[in-house]
Amino acid sequence: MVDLNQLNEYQRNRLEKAERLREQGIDPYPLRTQRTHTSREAIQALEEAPSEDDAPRVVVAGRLVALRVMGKVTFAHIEDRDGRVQLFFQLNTLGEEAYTRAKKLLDLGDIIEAEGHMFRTRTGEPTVRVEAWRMLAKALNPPPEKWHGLSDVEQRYRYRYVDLMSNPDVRRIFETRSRMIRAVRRFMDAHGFLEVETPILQPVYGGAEAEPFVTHHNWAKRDLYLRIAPELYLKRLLVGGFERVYEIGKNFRNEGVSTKHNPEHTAMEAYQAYADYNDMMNLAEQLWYHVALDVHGTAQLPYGEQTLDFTPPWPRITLRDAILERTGIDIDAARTFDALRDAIHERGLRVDEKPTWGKLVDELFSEYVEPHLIQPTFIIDYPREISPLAKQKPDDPDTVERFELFIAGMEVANAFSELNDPVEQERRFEAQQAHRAAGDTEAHPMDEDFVNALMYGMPPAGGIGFGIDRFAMIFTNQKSIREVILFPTLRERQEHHESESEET
RNA sequence: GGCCGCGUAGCUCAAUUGGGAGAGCAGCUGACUCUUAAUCAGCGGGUUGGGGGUUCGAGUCCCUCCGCGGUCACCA
Repeated sequence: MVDLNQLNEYQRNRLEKAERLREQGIDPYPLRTQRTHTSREAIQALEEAPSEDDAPRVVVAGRLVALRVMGKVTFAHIEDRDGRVQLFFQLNTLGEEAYTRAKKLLDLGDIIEAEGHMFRTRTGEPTVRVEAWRMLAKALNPPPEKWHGLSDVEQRYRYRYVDLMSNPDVRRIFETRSRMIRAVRRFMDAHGFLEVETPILQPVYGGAEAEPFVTHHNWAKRDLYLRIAPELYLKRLLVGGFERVYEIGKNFRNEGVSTKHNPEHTAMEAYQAYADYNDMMNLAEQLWYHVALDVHGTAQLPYGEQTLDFTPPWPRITLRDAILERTGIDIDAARTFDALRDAIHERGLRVDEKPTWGKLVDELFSEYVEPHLIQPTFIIDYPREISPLAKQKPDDPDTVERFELFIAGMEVANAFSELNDPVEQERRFEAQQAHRAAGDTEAHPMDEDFVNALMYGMPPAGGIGFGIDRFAMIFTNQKSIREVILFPTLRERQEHHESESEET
């Protein structure tokens, strides 16, 4: 509800102008327009015209982004999806009424339509000589400053629509993100993968280590979880007989925010029957190599000070070797929690205390190896106890066939040879329950139905999940995940009057 | 959640050791028939994020709350 008393000077002025249009019998928000050309098409039509005398007649529409009133002639620019085109309003051409209406009632930010023949101004700029114009949507809020745009980061995220209208670079980021996702789909479709959709509302969450959001289903009178991963449903589809499936969608993890984390993030997960984690590495290399070529026309992408090279093959280093190289600690020679902790202390390394050997390995890796993994690198073979859904290596049951992909110091994919032994899977779930009982709130819950599915037989398979937002960061050279999410999670802004003395 | 920083007009930003809240853009009025960050003349516009305190006096110092950014913890 618009409270007329709360409007500021700008809003009152503009509302007043809308009312004056109505008084003249003109709807400031008409139902439709008959645009014939975008800005680029209008300019192109002029360039293709055999002579100025044959200049095309066009109807263009867009947001008024520049306005220069010079007495009996007025220049303006409108912006549409293709760019900008100049409009030329002239008293002699438009007549007193239409010209004055433009001069008095147009404001920056208004959406308008203009009709006329194209011509070139004295400076050679292709321009619409306006013979008729119409308001399509009167803007009541003024746009940001014309030269600097909107730069306050909070306002850019909170009022993304203003950010998008005033900062073309921001629009370009999201166009690139969209092209990237389309390229991913093309690649997967071309390789025989079926795109599917699985539940976001889940009675039992799983497929990752994270705390879920809880919601409530009134009809069923029960709580449901927002998924933290689609993994267990996608593997049920392998049981059902689909051999190659993938899903692109949101996961929800009840965590804090950072430059690399948003509580809802977009993932792409893919599962391939009769494949293993080596096939998934090949898939990852080919996928992103082709997406890079598709989106940017090159496999070399600038990222900060670095240039990331997506040309396959990418290095494949065992977790053990990676840690050994960076810290001098051989985790194979320190297979117990105490032995590993002692080795860490001996070398004077600083890592946070963790409850188990596996978590300690993970911590050691995150602290000393991960930040150095700039070029695309596969880290392979992880501890079984932190990988409850991956299959053991035949010669080493404490290690599983799992890899994570790192680019620019970020984890961007997680994959394994999928565990398909129902009895072993149940044991892994039970071990997770022990972790949960010991206070690990991110331990994987028991999923009896998933075990039941495996009991029908799931083909040996490779599976992989990609962090799409992080790839979007890489593809658009952004340091914060919020720059590649249209509406990142923010706190709700409180009205000051309400909660003055309630805070304690 | 911890630590550091920031919050001033619609937007972009100033304001000396604590001393009369300012500029540009935008807006309003007027001039101007080829401008393009148009130009020129004049005018208006503020809960300095909210609340409290110290002081003769607070945008500035202190406390507290809110929001945002960075960083740490966790993760794709």
